[in-house]
Amino acid sequence: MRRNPSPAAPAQAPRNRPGPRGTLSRELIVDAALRLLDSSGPDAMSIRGIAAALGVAPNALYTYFPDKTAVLRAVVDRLIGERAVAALEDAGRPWRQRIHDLALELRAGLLSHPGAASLVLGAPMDGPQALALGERLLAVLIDAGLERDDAARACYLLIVYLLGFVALEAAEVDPTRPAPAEHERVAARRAGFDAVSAQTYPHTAASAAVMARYITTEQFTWGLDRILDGLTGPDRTAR
Amino acid sequence: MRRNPSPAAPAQAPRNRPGPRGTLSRELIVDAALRLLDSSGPDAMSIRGIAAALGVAPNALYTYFPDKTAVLRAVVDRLIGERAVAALEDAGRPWRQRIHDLALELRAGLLSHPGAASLVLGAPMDGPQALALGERLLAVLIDAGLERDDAARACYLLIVYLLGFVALEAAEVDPTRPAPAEHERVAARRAGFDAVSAQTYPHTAASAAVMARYITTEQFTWGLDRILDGLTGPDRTAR
DNA sequence: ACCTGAACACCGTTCAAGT
DNA sequence: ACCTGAACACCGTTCAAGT
Repeated sequence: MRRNPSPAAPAQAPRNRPGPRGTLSRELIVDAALRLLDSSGPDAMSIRGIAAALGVAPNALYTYFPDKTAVLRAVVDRLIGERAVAALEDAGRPWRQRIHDLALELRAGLLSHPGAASLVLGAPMDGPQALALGERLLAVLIDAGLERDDAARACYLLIVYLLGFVALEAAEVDPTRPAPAEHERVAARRAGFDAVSAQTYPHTAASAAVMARYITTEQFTWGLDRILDGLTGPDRTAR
Repeated sequence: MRRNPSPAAPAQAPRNRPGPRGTLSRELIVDAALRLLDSSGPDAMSIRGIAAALGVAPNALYTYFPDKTAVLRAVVDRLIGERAVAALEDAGRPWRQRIHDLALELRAGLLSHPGAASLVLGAPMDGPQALALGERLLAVLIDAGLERDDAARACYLLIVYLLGFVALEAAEVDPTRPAPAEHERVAARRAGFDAVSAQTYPHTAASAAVMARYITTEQFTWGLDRILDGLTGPDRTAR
């Protein structure tokens, strides 16, 4: 432990975060958790591990979070807000494209932390970043001409699809090691589907080539387009 | 180290099992895990907990499963196969209705084990029951007139939606206690959305009533119908 | 092959205490 | 209010050994 540089006396600002030994904050804790997640996988994101990374006793975290699930939920909310929201801002472009951009950006952001993808569906989407995402997506859908109630329902439909897709996709990668290229993951899946019995699962065997490509951008956007078609009818605004 | 003397009574008599001391099997282990899950939540589904419930040493399970994640994956596959598949069999009915039945049945089955819902998206859908489900869903979609490749893509789209929806829905219930009625869960959500600031989230605040109902059968089937519309055009095949 | 006892290297959380 | 040391009640997994 080094000596305290004693920052210029706050004197009047008690609303800041000047704890007696203000070395910690919710932000710092989430930062450390995320670093641990990326370097060593979700199991490393333990209270004790985070505390050790911060050079602090494990129970110090309980000043900022009531329990471990609260830490995890803060990590998830950070992940949701990390990208994605900016993609919706460019209001000059067609709404379909804005939703595509959002979806692709959010997927890329979540897949860059594959260890956390299963956490995203494990807690309600009620963090501040999740709310902000919903708000903006809702605005785009209303822009697109949907009635308010339908827009709200469509918003959830899209979120469920997007997060569900990413969770299932991320379940296939080892969060501990650098992500393999798409074609490698597809090849691994292909080998798996080629091994299923054509007798007991004839349709599955016949579609092995397509199923191997379930975890691709192609499948992701195909599904997204079918959903958008279902919401507004086949694409009449572009293409 | 002291331990709690638990009066757990291992009451089972599978005498017909092969093996020198055939008191155990993969099936029995999954059974015990599921009982523990329902009675005490996902955290109770530990190797040591399952072993104790079976009246066996913890490491005995490693004869049947290589590690804990393998046990969890077997539990998930059991859950997927537990219901759902029968619903697709009645080939006399319109395909839309058969898919509806499947979806509702699968959702009901998974929600009856809320503690496991987040596990379902956490591992690839490659168990035998998952394969069987995919095979039959694929058959229905081909029946519906979709071309083979589109049917395979649609199959995944539907699975992702269905599992994603259930996972997010189940994240809102405490797996330890009996599930509250739908209107109670909606009321709790309603209170949450009423608390969001109408200044910072105007659309969200305006749609609070709809968003409170995200976790209902109504929203689930609405989303399902929009997806089916996107796959085949608005319902013209209801015959 | 199947199962046990013992041990290793961890967990989350609580409590009392110090500042 | 913020943080620590120590402890409690757990974990998953491995190893050597017994049957």
